[in-house]
Amino acid sequence: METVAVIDFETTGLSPGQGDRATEIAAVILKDGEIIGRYQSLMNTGAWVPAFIESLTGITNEMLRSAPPASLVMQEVADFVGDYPLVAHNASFDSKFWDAEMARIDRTRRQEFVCSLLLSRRIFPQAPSHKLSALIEYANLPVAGRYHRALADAEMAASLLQRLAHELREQHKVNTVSVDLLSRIQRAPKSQLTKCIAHAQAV
DNA sequence: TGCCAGGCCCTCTTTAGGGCCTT
Repeated sequence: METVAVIDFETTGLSPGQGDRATEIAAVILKDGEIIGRYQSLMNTGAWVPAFIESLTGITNEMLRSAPPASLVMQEVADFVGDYPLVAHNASFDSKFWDAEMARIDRTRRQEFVCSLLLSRRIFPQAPSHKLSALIEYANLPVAGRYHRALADAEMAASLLQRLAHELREQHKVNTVSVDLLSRIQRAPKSQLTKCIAHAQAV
């Protein structure tokens, strides 16, 4: 698989369209099955963190007061990931925040997002749940740290992606797992996984 | 101090509703 950047946001809520902002970002660079780079930072947007979110993530308003400004952090993380394809667990969530925070610093995403949640639903349809923590347990992958902290979640999403690629190679006899193939699989109707893989292999 | 969204997918569906996921 090509080199990718697996990212994870912690935020004040679910929707940037409703005023929610990022509180923490992490990105890990995954190359040839190894994490070769890590970026992690809290970020101060001035937005208030509700008590429920403080409890969920452990990221408090107090912690964010001394965090670097979001504009600086987003510049750094954008430079860190470059043009590598981005991967996130439930990418529809992280892509919204990525695009919203990038727009605030007048930068535009050029690469696509791959979603490990959608891929898991295709490749591990039998898993009891497709939330990140359940998939880590289901696949016997190491817990990298506290759930709902950006770097731990990004590292676990990266190991899950590796496991999904392994499953494609071993169970579905895929010779080369590419970002393009993953992109096709996550968009394919659930019932047509085998057909989708066969078609991609034949091209 | 603390409200909230939206895409995917299944089914008791398709002129809809609701659970799953993300914080």
